Amino acid sequence: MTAEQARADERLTTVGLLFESTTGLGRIFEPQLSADSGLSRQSFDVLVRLARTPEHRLRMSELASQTSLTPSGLTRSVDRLEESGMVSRESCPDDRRGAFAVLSERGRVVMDDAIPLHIAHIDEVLDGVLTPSEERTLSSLLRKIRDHVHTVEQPGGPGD
Amino acid sequence: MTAEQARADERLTTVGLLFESTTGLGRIFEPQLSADSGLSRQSFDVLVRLARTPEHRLRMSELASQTSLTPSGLTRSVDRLEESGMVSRESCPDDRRGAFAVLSERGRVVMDDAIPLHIAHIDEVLDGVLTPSEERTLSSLLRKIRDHVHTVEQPGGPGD
DNA sequence: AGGCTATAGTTGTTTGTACAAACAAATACC
DNA sequence: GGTATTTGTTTGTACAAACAACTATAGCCT
Repeated sequence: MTAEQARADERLTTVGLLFESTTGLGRIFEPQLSADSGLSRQSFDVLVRLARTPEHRLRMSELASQTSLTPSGLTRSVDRLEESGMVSRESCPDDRRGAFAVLSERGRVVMDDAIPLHIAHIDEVLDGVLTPSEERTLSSLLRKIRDHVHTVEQPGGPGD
Repeated sequence: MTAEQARADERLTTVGLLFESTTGLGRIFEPQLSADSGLSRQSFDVLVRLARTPEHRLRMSELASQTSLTPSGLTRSVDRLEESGMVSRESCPDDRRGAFAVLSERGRVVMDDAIPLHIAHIDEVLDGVLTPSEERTLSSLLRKIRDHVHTVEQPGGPGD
């Protein structure tokens, strides 16, 4: 085997580990999130973005791109959140095609509870797995990959 | 903010990066895989396990755990692969409840083509993002997380 | 042997997701 | 100012995923 092939194979393995780790963590976090707060990971993700936004409101398209959801996926997701009373839609005065997703009072209350619980759970699950220094290293390596992925997906777009 | 809270928040960020990187890579790889070989990432994943196994055969339950699929998910996945002629089921002589999924000749041919193409694509996408040393570091850190995740999910189970 | 529990795998049903088409409003162009 | 194109969002449809209930076989304990 040539050196190029060996390197390529290692990359395959690394990518495999990335997928395995992520899906595994998802399977651990999701049930707890659901038990703690009755939220799916995706709903949580949508609500976090809204909770972290100054006016607790974002345009649908903004929210879709921030959450890695397709436009239709976000529509359906916000439909569900609206049904459960945690989000409402408001029309956009500047652009009558547009809609805002707005975190409701109930949504805010739910998230005030859910966010610290979720953080604590992540913390608990990952405690002692990596040293603090390793954690920083991992974070910085992943950031490089994430940024690269974004440039591949949206050539010309800014990072974050 | 206390030191504990800061560390927990960093972990949240790291987990977020893990999810973002993975879903981003998935969105890059999947269409190419589909274009090159007509396979979903999941089918590919199932077929790779079979291709890498000495007799090109694995028990359904083995395959399910290796691919992070639920038993029912694997049943359906193998159903589809069987329909497209790449896998067949064989009953297990030692345990009549059990079934093997076996890579067919056609499956083998498809994978002989698909694997190098996929590896080349991964290689191309990730080229130059990390240094070789960083790649090894990332791989080893992810392996720790993956192994930990497995112990949390199946307490008492072996690693790999 | 007889019966209890556990394991392997499949299937019913419900829910989620994506793609593409539809629709509405805004923008561009002449 | 009127038509064509683009953009923001939703909806129709098809497909895939998870959970739980089910079937069949195995293993155990007496």
